Amino acid sequence: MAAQKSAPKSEAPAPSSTRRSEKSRRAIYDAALALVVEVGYPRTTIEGIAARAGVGKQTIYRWWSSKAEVLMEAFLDLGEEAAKAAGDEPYAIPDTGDLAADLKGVLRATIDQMTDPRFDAPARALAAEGLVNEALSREYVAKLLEPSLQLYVARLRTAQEAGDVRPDVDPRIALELFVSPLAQRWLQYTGPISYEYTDTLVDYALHGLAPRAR
Amino acid sequence: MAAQKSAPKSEAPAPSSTRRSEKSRRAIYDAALALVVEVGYPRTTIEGIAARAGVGKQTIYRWWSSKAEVLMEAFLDLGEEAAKAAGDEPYAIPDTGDLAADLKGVLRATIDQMTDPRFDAPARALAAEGLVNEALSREYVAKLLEPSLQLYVARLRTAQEAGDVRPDVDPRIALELFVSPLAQRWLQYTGPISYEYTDTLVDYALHGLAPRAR
Amino acid sequence: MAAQKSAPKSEAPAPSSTRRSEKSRRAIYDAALALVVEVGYPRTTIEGIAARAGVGKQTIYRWWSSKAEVLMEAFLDLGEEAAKAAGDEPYAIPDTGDLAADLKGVLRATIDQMTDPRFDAPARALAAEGLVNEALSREYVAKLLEPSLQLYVARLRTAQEAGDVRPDVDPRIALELFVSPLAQRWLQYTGPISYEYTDTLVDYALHGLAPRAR
Amino acid sequence: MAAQKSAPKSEAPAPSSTRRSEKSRRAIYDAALALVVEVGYPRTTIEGIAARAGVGKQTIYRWWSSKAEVLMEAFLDLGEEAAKAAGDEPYAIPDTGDLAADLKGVLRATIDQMTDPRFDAPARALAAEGLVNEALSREYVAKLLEPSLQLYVARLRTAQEAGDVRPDVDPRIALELFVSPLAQRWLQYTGPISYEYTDTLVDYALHGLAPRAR
DNA sequence: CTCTAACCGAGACGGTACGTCCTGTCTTGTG
DNA sequence: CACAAGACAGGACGTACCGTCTCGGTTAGAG
Repeated sequence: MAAQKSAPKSEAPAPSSTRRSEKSRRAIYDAALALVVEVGYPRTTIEGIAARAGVGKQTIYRWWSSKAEVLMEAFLDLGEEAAKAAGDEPYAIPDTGDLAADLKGVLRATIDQMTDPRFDAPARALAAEGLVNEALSREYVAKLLEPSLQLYVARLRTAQEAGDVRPDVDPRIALELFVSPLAQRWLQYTGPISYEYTDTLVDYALHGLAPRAR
Repeated sequence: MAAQKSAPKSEAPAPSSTRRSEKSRRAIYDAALALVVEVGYPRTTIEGIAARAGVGKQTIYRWWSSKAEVLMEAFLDLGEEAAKAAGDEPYAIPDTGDLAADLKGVLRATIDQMTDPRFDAPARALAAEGLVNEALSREYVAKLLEPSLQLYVARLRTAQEAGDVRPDVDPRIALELFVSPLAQRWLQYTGPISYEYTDTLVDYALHGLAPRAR
Repeated sequence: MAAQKSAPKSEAPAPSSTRRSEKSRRAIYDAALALVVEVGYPRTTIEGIAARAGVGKQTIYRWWSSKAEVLMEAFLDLGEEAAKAAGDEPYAIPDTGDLAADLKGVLRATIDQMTDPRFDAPARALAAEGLVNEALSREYVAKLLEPSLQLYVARLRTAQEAGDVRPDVDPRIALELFVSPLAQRWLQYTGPISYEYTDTLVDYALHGLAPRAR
Repeated sequence: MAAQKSAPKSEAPAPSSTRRSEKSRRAIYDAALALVVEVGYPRTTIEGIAARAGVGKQTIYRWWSSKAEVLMEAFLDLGEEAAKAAGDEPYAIPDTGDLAADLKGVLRATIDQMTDPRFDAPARALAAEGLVNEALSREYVAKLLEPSLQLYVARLRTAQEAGDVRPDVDPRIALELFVSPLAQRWLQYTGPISYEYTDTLVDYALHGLAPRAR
């Protein structure tokens, strides 16, 4: 027999197939998200997901390598579904010409999202797993976090062109001044979260802590 | 209203005793910290800690309620020991009169600490557990994080008195402008960490993103 | 009252399955019997059986509810295997026409068996457990003891037909006159066991303690 | 090195002392007996006895080597107390001249005793432990069983003198013909126990199974 | 329009760790 | 110095999941 049968083979998770059951995939996503919300991430088990989804354990292990992977895909899928439902539009930060107001508005919307357990529970779970699993974290950042942050980058660049932000400022760093504090308060319970708080962050970030020169 | 005498205190872990074995406690701390560094938090088990410490499992369960609690106390103790060894002094941020330089210095030292696996591994583990366990997180924040942050508060207040920070700025929020971004990059691998990066954070925070008025 | 169709049967052990591993079952039997012989019943643990059999603990708990149950089935199986090997025949007490001789012969063989640790150890263990666990004891009696005793019943009935035993005697009680004393000496160490002793029992039982009328 | 300090020393259980607390000893007996009746022998633990007796565990370990030893002494003590209360008399089998009647009466009384859980539970427990622990069993037999059996020996000897039992019969063996069957039915649940049953045993034993010669 | 390989639900399997219970030893303070 | 109290190292308990492995039964898509 000549050359080896099939070339690519890739040791990646998927045995690749068109015969994959769409119904099972959806049931697994739903079960995983529901369990994380209902019983919490540590008590969410692969066996539990399989049972709730009415699926064999092997069907999970065939397509994913860990419960974190399952949850990640389920959460990504959730986001896509939500975007599809919302009509796809708000894939950008509004630009009314008033940078401060635009940023405050987006941050307020972010707070609202953090309050919804359907978002909060899986997002925290993935973040928690990521703290201790760098590979997963990088996937999380690349697929979920960074795309959102790039919206801020875009808006800040526009602001630079408009002269509202100093041209020497690196937007990718700049956005962290107001995004990271909110993220930390949210994830680590380091302080209360409110519209007033995020408004203040934007003001401090834009105008600085030091007094303006006379 | 008269002052209440003494709070009933925590109901939980300690059966209270002077007969507690100091030797075992230390062995447990050492084992827990070593295991987290060597095999990672998820593979650190109570059974493993007990075995490594040469201790019965019950001795752990008698005094703590979870591996996270053990690690928390071990990590706190580690900090105290380190402080004791260091001679207790550097419990404040230096004040050379140059606020920017002082902050940059402390942040650089923080980066160095984040690089040390003996600090990084348990700190991440506790943060990860906290993401998903609010009570633990609040303890973590109260005992470990907030005290450190208060050092920044103190330094910023001094700066306000010196006229280097606007008087209407809330220092507790202000410090987040440069501390939270670093924390997020560290914990979530959202970007590279370097002295240059933290220096930039301080500059942006102090002077703001917006151009200075003429 | 009409006859009920079929009893609901035992509710307990088996999740019922054809997928059960025959290899594991045998390994568990072997391990249980070996451990009881080697280290004694109280020091035989389910954990030990599992380890020795190269089996997960759950595989034992899935099919049995206690180490006594395991040992019971292992011991029953041992008997069946032995019977299979022996060619099935000696499922009856010999009938040479001489009742006394036949009984003495069987009792001597019983003594030999009691001397073999492979029989003695598990049999004692089951008896001991049964003393304190009526349900188990009844199972032990029904499956192991009573079938053996019925062989005596059969032989005594034949003897009654031959006129060697009074017709008004209840064979089920009669057999106890010589079987129970041996059992008690064996199990409780209440006296020495010898061929002479069992011969004497048979003689006393057949002819009585009282002097024969002239 | 001079001569060893104290001579006798005996590795036996008791450190020997007059300072021993009588109150504790009684409380331990009471607790042990009560627990065996209430929760059964296997669930009776030394810790449980100590707690119920209001006694430190060490006080038990100081004077006994196992829960079986404790129970043995407690049970012996129970017998002595009962005898003391009953006025000490019935330390012999009655002799009315009618051997059969006397034996039947004693066996009926024995049945009554076996029915009382305060006797049944500890007696079974000790028997069970003895099956698997020869040393304990020998102690049990020597201190509890054999003394009772010797009463039968005495009565049978009297009967031999009176011509009611053949002179060549060994009374120690003879008594087993009716005592052991009852014991086995009691301990192993091999059959129902009734006055009629024991009466039958006595008749069979005295007159034999074989037909009387013509 | 079969045939057959992959996926599917189900769940037994060898394992690991859990958190609890008890053992027998030890230590601490009281009477 | 016996005692109550109870911490300690150790080890078994019975349970819950892990990730792997059959076992039929569907269910395509290649022949």
